[in-house]
Formats: sequence, C-alpha cells, structure tokens
Amino acid sequence: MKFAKIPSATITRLSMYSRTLERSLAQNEKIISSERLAKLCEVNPAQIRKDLAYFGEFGVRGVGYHVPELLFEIKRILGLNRTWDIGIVGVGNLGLALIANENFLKQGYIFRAAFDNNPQKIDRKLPNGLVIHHINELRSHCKEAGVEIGIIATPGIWAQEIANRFIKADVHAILNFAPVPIHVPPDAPPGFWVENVDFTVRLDKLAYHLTSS
Amino acid sequence: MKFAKIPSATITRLSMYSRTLERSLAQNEKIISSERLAKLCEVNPAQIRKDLAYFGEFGVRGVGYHVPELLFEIKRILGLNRTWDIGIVGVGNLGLALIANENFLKQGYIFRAAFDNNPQKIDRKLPNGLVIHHINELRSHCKEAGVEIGIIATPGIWAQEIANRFIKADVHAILNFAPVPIHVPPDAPPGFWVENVDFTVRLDKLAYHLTSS
DNA sequence: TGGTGTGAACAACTTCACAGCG
DNA sequence: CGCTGTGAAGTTGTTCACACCA
Repeated sequence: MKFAKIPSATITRLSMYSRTLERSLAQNEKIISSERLAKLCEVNPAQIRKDLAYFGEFGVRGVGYHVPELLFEIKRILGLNRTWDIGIVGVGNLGLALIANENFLKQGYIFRAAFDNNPQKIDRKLPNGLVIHHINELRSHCKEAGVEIGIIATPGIWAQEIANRFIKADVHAILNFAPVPIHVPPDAPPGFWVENVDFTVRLDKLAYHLTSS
Repeated sequence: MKFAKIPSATITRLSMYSRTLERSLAQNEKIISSERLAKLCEVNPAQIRKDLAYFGEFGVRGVGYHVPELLFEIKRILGLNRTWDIGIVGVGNLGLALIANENFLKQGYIFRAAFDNNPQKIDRKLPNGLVIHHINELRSHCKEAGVEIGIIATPGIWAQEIANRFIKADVHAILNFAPVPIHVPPDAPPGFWVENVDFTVRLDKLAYHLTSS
C-alpha cells in the first residue's frame, strides 16, 4: 500500500492484535485468519486486513496469517522488539500497583527510576529493588537511568509540573494517570507524545449508559 | 436539537468538561465561554457547542455558559447527580489502589463489595471497612449490596468468568482492567455495557510514536 | 477453493461559517 | 456587539465487494 496517514485507532488495534496473538501462540495455533482474529478482538475482519495493509503484506491468500510471523511483525511495527526504560512519579497505591504489574515487564517495559515528594518515602527500597528518589532529582536520575517514557501517578495538581520536568529530562513520552490532561508546552521537543489515562471517564461512560437506557 | 445518535466520543468529552468545570468552579469562575473551556480541554470550541447541543441549550448568546449551571447539567446528563454502588473483584495491588482512589468517591462511586479467590485474603478487612469475600459468594453479596457497576481487576484468565458471574448477579455494567477484552455473552440483558481499560495499549502507543518519529 | 489485499462506497465524526439572539 | 446554536461542508475512519493469488 502507498504511504498514508495511519489512524490512531489502527495503532490501538495493533496493540490488541498483539495481545490476542500471544494467546493464540500460547495455545499452539499456527495459522489464523482475519475472520478468526476479528472475532477474538471484536472488530471487523476487513478492518484487520486494512490495518495491516498500512504496513505491508503479511498474509498468505487462501490461507491466512502465520501466527508467530504476524506477531513478530506487529511487535516490530509497534516498537516492541526491544525493551523500554520507564520512570514513574508518585509511589502511592496506584504507582505501586503499576510498578508491580507484571504485564508491563512481560511486554518489555522496565521500571528504572521512581520518584515521590513525600520525605517519608525517599530512599525507601521497592520490592523490585528500585530506590525512591525525590522529584527534585528527577532530571539527573532519569538521564542516568536512560528513562524514555515517564509515568505520572500523582494527584492532579502536580501533573503538569511533573510533565514539564520530564521534558527537561529528555523524556519524550508520558503516560498520565492524573485526572487532569497534560498540556504539551510549546517548547516540548518535536515528537513528544502524551497519553492521558483517566479511569473516571470510563466509569462516567458506564454511568451514562446505565442512566439513559 | 432534534433526536440524533450521540457519538461515544461526546460522552467521553462531557466527562472531561465536567472535571474541568469543577476546577473552574473551585477557582470561583462564574462564566466560561466555549472558547476558554475548549482551550482547557484541548478541543475545538465548536465541538463543545455541538456536544452540548445534543442535550439542550445551556448557554447565553453573547455571554457564555454559567459555570455552576453547566456543571450541574452535564452531571445530570452523565447520571452523576446520584451515587453509584460498585463491586470489585481482585484485591491485588491494582484493586487496592482503585478502592483507595479518592477521585472515585468524590464523583459518587462507592465501593460496596470486594471479592478475591485467594483464601488468605477472604474475610480480611480493607481500610475503608469493606470485608473481602470469596468470588463464589459474588452473586449474593452483590445483590445484597445493590451493586450496579462491577470492576474486574484480576489476571486476564479470570476476566470472562467473572464478567459472566457479574451478569448473573444483575450487574449491568463492567469496568474491566484485565488485559483481555470481555465478550458480551448473548444472554446478557439489554443495556449491558462493558468498558475495557488496557494500560498496555497506551504504553504501546507511546512506544510506537517514539519508534516512528 | 478460500482468504488476503484494496479501491470504492459508505458512515461517522469534526470543523466551518454564519444566522440568531441576549 | 459577541458568543451560542446549527446546517452544511469537510475530514476521517470503517465496511463492502471483488480482483487476485497461493
């Protein structure tokens, strides 16, 4: 396929395909059709073929897709054929849960630095061996640890300030769990990216559907 | 405005507007224009006006929107002018973090029941006073506590089974944090709704953008 | 034969531009 | 006058339908 702008939703789906293919692989499925994968992911089969077509031709006509090969290609497309170094700010309940989340590690996301502003927590050692540092030392420790993706798990008030500090520390991507959207400052480097994860939005959607049906 | 199908994205944004308006209110802003609210939420002003137009006319031409009034209306639309009773399965790191999350409580989401399958955890009391029950007792305790929304914070393997049990317990909405999408079974009641929250997808998006830029 | 790859039709959502009104 | 409310235009994303090929 020719060059085209890739829909953001396509990337989201590729990530889902990858997770689903890992399960298929674990069950020793060798070949999968777009129809079967579509059913597992609850999307339209044509959608899957189109999503993949943005990046190449990975299937065999009349047969389907070779599972290990397709998984490999999708992970390569997403940049998951390597590990990623993560730094996190806010070692409260949520922060601890994220650090302990083994799915992240399985996908190659490795926590390399943790920060908080609570003096009681500074210098404490986490189960994974990481030592909590004060946010004032974010820049130096992030640079030293080669942090590439920053996670914000602080109260909303701090989120933007932490984001600015991550930017100064050469961190080019942020996953924000605070319930306040991060604004990308004008001086952010090109290619800087933020994903805002707001649980409350999802609960609100459920409340809406329960209310209006 | 006439009857029209309301985009799912509109509901997502209404939830964001609500959060933003709460902050404006806390800062004693009385009036807000679609332009200003748009800037705070990083959306197009016309988008805001259109989103609101699905539900009525809440502004004053030449002036803007009265903040407390608009907030009230949006919360009413979303069904947040009341409290919602929540049940959660999986009291691990993530589950505990969700239960302790004060944003939920602030929005009117109240945890009424907690379940796990780890015998060590059964009958233990949580900081908020809730006692952890075995998932075999999900149905009776959910009914007794009037649980309306179920949260799944278990490993992926259990997610679908738990969802099925929630359905049997008359729970009509599920927020699923397991990295496996919940399939809505054919025998689910009409109006049943699922939201799948998958952190890994969001990290994968960041990895993709860092890789291809 | 059967499932992929893809142009074309379709559907959904967003933005524009301006009428309408306080 | 200024900002909302909204039809129309524009843009983006999804699904169809079938050519193509192992």
